[in-house]
Amino acid sequence: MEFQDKKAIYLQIAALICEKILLDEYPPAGRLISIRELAVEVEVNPNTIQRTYEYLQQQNIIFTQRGLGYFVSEDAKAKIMTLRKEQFLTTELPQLFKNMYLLGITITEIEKKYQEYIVKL
Amino acid sequence: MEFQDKKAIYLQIAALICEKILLDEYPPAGRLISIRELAVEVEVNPNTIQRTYEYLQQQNIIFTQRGLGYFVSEDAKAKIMTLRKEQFLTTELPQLFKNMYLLGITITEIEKKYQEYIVKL
Amino acid sequence: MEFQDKKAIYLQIAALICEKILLDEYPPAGRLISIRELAVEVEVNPNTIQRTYEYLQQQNIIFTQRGLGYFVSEDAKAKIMTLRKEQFLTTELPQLFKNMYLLGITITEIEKKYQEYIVKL
Amino acid sequence: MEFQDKKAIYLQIAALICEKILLDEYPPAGRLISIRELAVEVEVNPNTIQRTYEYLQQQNIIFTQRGLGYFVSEDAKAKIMTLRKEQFLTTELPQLFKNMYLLGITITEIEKKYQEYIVKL
DNA sequence: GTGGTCTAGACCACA
DNA sequence: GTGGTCTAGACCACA
Repeated sequence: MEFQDKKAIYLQIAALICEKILLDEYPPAGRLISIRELAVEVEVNPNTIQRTYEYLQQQNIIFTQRGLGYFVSEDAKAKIMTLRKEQFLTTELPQLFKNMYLLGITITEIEKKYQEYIVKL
Repeated sequence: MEFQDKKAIYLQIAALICEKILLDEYPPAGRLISIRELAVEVEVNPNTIQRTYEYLQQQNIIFTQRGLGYFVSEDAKAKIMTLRKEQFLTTELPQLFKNMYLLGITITEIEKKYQEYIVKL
Repeated sequence: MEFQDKKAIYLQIAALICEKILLDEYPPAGRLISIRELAVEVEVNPNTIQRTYEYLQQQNIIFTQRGLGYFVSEDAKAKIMTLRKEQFLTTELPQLFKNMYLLGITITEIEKKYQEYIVKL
Repeated sequence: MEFQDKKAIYLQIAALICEKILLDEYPPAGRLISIRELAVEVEVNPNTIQRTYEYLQQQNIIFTQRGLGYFVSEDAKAKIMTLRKEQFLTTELPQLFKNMYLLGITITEIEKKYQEYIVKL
């Protein structure tokens, strides 16, 4: 798998997992693929996956069971949405507005592009 | 001056300068404050400012004249807007749409917040 | 290692690396020796090597992979040759011709010397 | 007047003067335009011209007469040609050959371009 | 281990 | 005065 250069790989992988949880691909209480398997799959050092799982666990999005592996928390979706919404409101939105203002982009243009985006899904 | 922890200081300073250029506070062909002076002003090491200026020069936003200092390029605003627009279209907008979709935020809500944002300016 | 005084050391090292790439000593996708190791080898400060690598990366001749090191780009040779050719045509050749004219040197003399140069390789 | 960024301005001006001497525009024993006048003409700080004249004087290409100004030496042309030839043979030519070799440029191509160059003069 | 950033301080050429 | 380069050394995130 290809990763961006600018963001830490372990965080990029964490984001991918969160997205799958939000899209119900990983159901609550479901078991996550093992660190080694995932490491092979995305072609990354197992240490990096270890770090991803640790990071998600720290946020109570996933949890460990000794000898069994990592599992999705019951309230994982809620947790992720809360975190994302906060991130969205405090940093992304202000940044968006500043750029719209400076670059002279109207809300109508954004809406149009959004319709196109929705259709493609 | 206080800086965020996540982004390199030299890049944060570069962003500040770009914003001032966009807002016409630094006119084309205008001389930038010297490396040493700016270093004192924002309380960082001169090397850090040096790096900021080098970075902006590399993007043809500013240029140097031997022994005289750094100056704003004639087409600095255009350069910055082009770079920003590209960044906006390729990374911010897709990210925005993904979040709107996953978090269930409507364009109407965005618009409302934008009106509030505009009023405050 | 000994360096000339007139050109910045970090640029001299960059030129050396480019030459090795052109001569296939550093194959595409090959890993470059680490900053610290090269610093020891050529007896300069690691910061200077850092600068060399940054400079080459900025020209897309090499690229970085987090935590792993620097690698030669796939099209590194093409990139270097393009840059050199441009430099050659716009500055070296006119300079050569001006000198031939002013110093009264003929193309035949140049050719003779070139033959000698080729033989020595 | 416009100057390149990479080479010191005082040296660029020195080169221009040498060229004029070689082309007999400044005859031996002829008086050079005064520092202040030349400074105005090429839009440069008088200190810079001062440095140019000092540099040329140091190489016995020009000389001063108190209260009268700077004058072209009798053997200025010979001096310049000797210096240039040395520079040409020791640094330019090897550089040229290296580039011809690495970029795959033949002596025939050089010759062709030289004919074009000569015609334009 | 790897690179990235920053400070502190020095010396230089140049205008 | 101006910027450009370099050393020395530190701390950090990351794989």
